[in-house]
Amino acid sequence: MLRGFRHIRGYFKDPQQLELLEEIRRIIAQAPLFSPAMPRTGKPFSVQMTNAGALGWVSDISGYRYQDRHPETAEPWPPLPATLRALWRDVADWPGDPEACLINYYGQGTRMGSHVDRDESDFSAPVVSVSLGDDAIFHVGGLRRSDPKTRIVLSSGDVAVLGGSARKAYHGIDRIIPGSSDLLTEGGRFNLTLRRVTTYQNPVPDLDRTRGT
DNA sequence: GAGTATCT
DNA sequence: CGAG
Repeated sequence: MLRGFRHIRGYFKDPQQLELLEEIRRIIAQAPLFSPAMPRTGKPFSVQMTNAGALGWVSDISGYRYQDRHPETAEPWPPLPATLRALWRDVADWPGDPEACLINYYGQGTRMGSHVDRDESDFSAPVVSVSLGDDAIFHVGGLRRSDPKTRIVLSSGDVAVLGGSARKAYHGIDRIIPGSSDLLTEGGRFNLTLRRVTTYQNPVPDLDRTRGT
């Protein structure tokens, strides 16, 4: 595994997990889960997804991309919850704000093949992930798909950060462990990933302040 | 700029 | 589960 990967067990305690879950329910009520499909083949993903924030990641037969509207309702994505902005400020170690929160729902038997998050323009910002619900077997490898992988269990309330060289590492979800959490009445797992999509310009130094009269 | 986050 |  590459440097820059960080797993923070139990970052969110039970009450905060319930708050986050309520936020997710509200988001889904506004921006329903949809089934993405593979570019070119149109083969559906097993997970369902939606987004919050200025931009959302979508995939269909014409490709992967970020866009500012839900692909089915054509409505803007709901705002990114304050709790998640606070998480980003706490763990991202990066000056700008996140622009996207991809919400993936993993039902029983669903998975996510090994891939790299590479649809963003700015790779200096990390990807910050939150797990809610059933445990998941997560893998992280290296820059090449064939590089050796490390596997860990991601549990409800855990945060994972893919930063530095791990930002471009292959990763994925092998499987969900049914019944390992009772947070979700319907079972399964939500994963939230916070991303910076566009490049961030460092603020112009405020000479009046830094010069200090 | 597409595209191996699919699948076997 | 790794490889492609």
